[in-house]
Amino acid sequence: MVVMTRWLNPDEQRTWRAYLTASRALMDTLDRELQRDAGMPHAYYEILVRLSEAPGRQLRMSDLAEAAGSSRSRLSHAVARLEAAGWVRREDCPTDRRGQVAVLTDDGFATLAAAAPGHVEGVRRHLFDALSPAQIDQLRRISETVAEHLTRS
Amino acid sequence: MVVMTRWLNPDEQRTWRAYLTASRALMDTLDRELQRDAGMPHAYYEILVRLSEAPGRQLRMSDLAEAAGSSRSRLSHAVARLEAAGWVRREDCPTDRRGQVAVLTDDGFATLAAAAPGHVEGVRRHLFDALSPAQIDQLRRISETVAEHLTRS
DNA sequence: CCCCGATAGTTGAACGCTCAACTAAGCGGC
DNA sequence: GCCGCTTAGTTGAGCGTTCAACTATCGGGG
Repeated sequence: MVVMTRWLNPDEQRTWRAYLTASRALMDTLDRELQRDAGMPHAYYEILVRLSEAPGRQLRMSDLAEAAGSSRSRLSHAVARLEAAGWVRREDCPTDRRGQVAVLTDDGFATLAAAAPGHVEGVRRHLFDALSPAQIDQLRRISETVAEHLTRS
Repeated sequence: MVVMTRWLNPDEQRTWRAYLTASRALMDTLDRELQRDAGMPHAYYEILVRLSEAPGRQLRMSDLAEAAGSSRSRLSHAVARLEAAGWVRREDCPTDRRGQVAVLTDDGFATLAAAAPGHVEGVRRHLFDALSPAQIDQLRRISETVAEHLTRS
């Protein structure tokens, strides 16, 4: 039997297009600012943030990948770059000989601390300054719902 | 004078993280599905969609870049690929000798028509099925506001 | 104790995007 | 009619991501 496509109705269509436009423009802008001001793409910034928040400023590669919403491969390449920049150091995991631990260096922490104010300001200016408190709450609920939904399917 | 960073409050922090997680996971998923089922990334799909909706299924490169939310350079590279795949054809613009017109080929249209149902189904399953009608409306307003805000700054 | 499937992580190639530099052509003022 | 600024579009290098293939280790069942 032929399953009919459940096409988007006009409301959904408009929402989807607006979402695509906005999220692409937002991330492009933030990425460009971060690249210009801190010399790193947003994905790398996020890796440094997650490491900085972890106990001992270190995480197993897999946990870091999970935290940063990254594939293992992507993280592996990224950490290689961050290591070359002197911002991250790799160590053998003491409890699992397969494992590697990524450690944020002092240099990495300092770089992150220097980049953070500008980036946060960008997030505020480009996103939160445009939204009412109610909309911020709506966006949080929507995002949490979608994220939850995606991991379940 | 030192300008104090306007850090994110806990609500904003949570919203921002949820948004990052959800939008990354959503786009990654749709991109992977489209690559698997139609052999093209989402950015290329969108270019074909815009062309298919234009009168004569053709657009000036600049207009296409604008419509697809792409830089000129990105579009130039993308159209080169789409042309190699036989989905798009370049023609000289009759009214501006600097100009190029991207034309969707019949092959491109057929490919798009074959890819669309699966992709729309994905958008519905991964996004709209998780949201209430009210949330869809909220997401539209938020997205339109942010997009508007970004183009003004 | 030894398989064997699962898990941890890396690697290289192919591909897409960004950035800056470039060519070519339009256009306004003198 | 020509100069200079702007606009249209392309190009190549460098970087980040993806995908599949690979090595190494873990850990449970026989």
